[in-house]
Amino acid sequence: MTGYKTEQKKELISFLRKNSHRAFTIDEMCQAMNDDPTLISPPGKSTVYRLIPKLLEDNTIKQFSSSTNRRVYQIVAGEGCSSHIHLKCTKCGKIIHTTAEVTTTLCQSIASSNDFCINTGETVLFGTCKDCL
Amino acid sequence: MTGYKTEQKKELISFLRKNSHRAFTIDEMCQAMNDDPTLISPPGKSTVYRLIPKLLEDNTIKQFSSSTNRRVYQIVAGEGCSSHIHLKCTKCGKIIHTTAEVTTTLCQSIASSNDFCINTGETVLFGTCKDCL
DNA sequence: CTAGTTGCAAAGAGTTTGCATGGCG
DNA sequence: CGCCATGCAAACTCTTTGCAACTAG
Repeated sequence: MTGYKTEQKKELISFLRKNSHRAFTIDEMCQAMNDDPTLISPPGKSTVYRLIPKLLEDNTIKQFSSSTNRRVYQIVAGEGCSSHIHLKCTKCGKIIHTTAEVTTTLCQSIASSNDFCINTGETVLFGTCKDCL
Repeated sequence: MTGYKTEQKKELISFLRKNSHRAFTIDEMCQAMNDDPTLISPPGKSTVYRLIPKLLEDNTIKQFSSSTNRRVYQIVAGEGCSSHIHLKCTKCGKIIHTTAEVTTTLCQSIASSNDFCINTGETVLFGTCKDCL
């Protein structure tokens, strides 16, 4: 249990999934995992630094800027949902996955008016969710 | 001419406006301005670091991440255009300002399907423009 | 004179990397 | 055995801050 290869990656993703409502700096992730007694071998900081780029690349997580201009990361992938736009509530941090129909409508209307092809994987819309309104 | 108060802020904005097609790191801005013989007193790095947060706050510029995960900044405001969504082409770096109608349509369709109110000022959609397609 | 801007250099954060260790196939 | 993941600590880069000089009003 004390060091299965790739165990740390699973723990990181598991941690982010459990806390999918908010975004963390890398320091915060490491501290939180260290403070969690249920984790046998929490990943070290450099491991997290090495994992983040991979998770960003395959769109498992997204990167934002905190109010103090720190880089924070939040999980956005879960199910097998491949192509959709994310809505992020700037008040509570919740991330909503748009439905396919809306995405399609949006892409079409933007595309026709601006000759622009949206990459849904990269896109996040900021705003306020219904709970915070 | 050698140090009118607030002169450096004007030069920074002027520089970004002249190069509005691409995004720069803070270092790149400083170097480029230093290398420009037409500038009498280019701003120092710490001045730029102090100006950036203000420009971000009033939505004059937007912050992105470069492919190497460096913070880069690009001007997005120009005219008196207040509320609209930006489209950023990930190939050429061009930033397109959507028309009001599209923005309205988009906000409505997202709002009705997801109970979500989009903050147009903060939002950037990533994709590919017609020239790069 | 007062309030606000600027540059420099030092301090403080955040990020990357080399090296040694250990697991898995 | 070879390859890759990992942790530690050192190296490095990026960002913020204190201070003194200076400008506009």
